[in-house]
Amino acid sequence: MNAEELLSQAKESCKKRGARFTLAREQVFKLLTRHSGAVGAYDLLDELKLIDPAAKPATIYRALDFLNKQGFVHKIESLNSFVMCHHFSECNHPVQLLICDTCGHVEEIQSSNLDLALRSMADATGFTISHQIVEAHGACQTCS
Amino acid sequence: MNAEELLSQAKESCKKRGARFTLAREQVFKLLTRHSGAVGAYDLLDELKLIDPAAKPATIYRALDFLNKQGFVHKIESLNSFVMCHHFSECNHPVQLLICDTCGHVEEIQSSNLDLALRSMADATGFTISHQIVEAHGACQTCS
DNA sequence: CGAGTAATGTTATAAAGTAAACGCTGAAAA
DNA sequence: TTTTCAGCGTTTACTTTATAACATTACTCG
Ligand SMILES: [Zn+2]
Ligand SMILES: [Zn+2]
Ligand SMILES: [Zn+2]
Ligand SMILES: [Zn+2]
Repeated sequence: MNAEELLSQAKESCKKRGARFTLAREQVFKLLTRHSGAVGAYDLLDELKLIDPAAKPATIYRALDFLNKQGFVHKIESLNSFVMCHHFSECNHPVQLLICDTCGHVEEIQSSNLDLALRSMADATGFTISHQIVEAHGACQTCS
Repeated sequence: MNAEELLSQAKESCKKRGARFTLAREQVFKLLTRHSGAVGAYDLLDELKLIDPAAKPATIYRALDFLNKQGFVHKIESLNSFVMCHHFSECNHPVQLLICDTCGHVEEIQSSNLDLALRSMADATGFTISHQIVEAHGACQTCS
C-alpha cells in the first residue's frame, strides 16, 4: 500500500463519515506516510514547521488525535510515538505491533489467536476490554 | 500475597542475586505495595517526601528502575505509571495487565496462549521478541 | 586499610503532553 | 443574502514525565 493509495483511502473514509480532512490533518498524514517506523510528535512537529513555520505542539497533537480517532494512525505507548496504519479500512481492528529496536521498523500484525486469547482470559475474570495495547520489542528479520 | 510476604520475598531474591535492597529502594517498594493499581512516579514521590523530604525525581526513578529490573514492579506504558508485581518469583514472566479505567485496579494475568500466539506470529515473520507489552483497558467485574 | 565500584545527592534541563482563551471560517438556517 | 454558530485553528502558558551530568558518600573485597 503506497502513500497515494493510503491518502485517497483516508479521504474517502472521511467523506463517508462526514469528517473533515483539513489541510493541517492532511499535512500530518502525509508526513507520517513517509516513515516506516515510529515518529515522535515533536519530530513530526519539526518536519511540519518546514512547510508551516507557525506550527505549535497543539497543532500536531490535535491532528494526531484526529487521525488516531479515525484509525489512520496508531499510538505506540512504549515509545511515546506514532505510526501510520496500513489496514485502516478494517475498522477498529486490534493493534498488534512488532517494533524493531535496531532499525526502528514497525510491523503491524493481525493475529486473531492473540486477540482471542486475551479476550477469553479477560472474560474468565469478568473483565470487559475496551481497548488493548500489544507491543513487542526486539529485532526484525534483517536485523537479527 | 500480602505486603510483608512480598517484602521478605523481595529481600530474599536480592540476597540470592547479590543485589542491594537499600533503604530508598525498600521505602519505594513499601509504598508500591500499598496500592492495588497504577501509581505515577510523581505521586509516589509525594508519598516518599513525607518520610524523606529530600527526595527528588531522580530518587524515585532510580528506585523504580532497580525494582523494575529485579522484576518486582512493572511499568504500565499506557499510563506512564507503575504497579507492584505479585508473581515476581516466576522470573521474567511476560507481563499481561487488565487495567480498569473506572476504579483503577490492575489485574495481572498469565495466559500462555496469549504469549504463544504472539511468539508464533513473531516467528512467522522472522522477528525475535526481547520484551513484550500487553495492556488491556476496560472495566473490571465490579465496575461493569 | 585502601582502591574500586555501586548508590545517592543535587541541580538543571529535556521531552511529552495539555489547558484555556480567543479568533477565524464556512456551511446551514432564516 | 445575511446571520449565526459549531468546529477548527492559533497562541500562550503550563503541567507532567523523565533524564543528564557531576559531585559525594557508602559499601565490598583484596
Ligand atoms: Zn492498524
Ligand atoms: Zn530491524
Ligand atoms: Zn508480574
Ligand atoms: Zn473497576
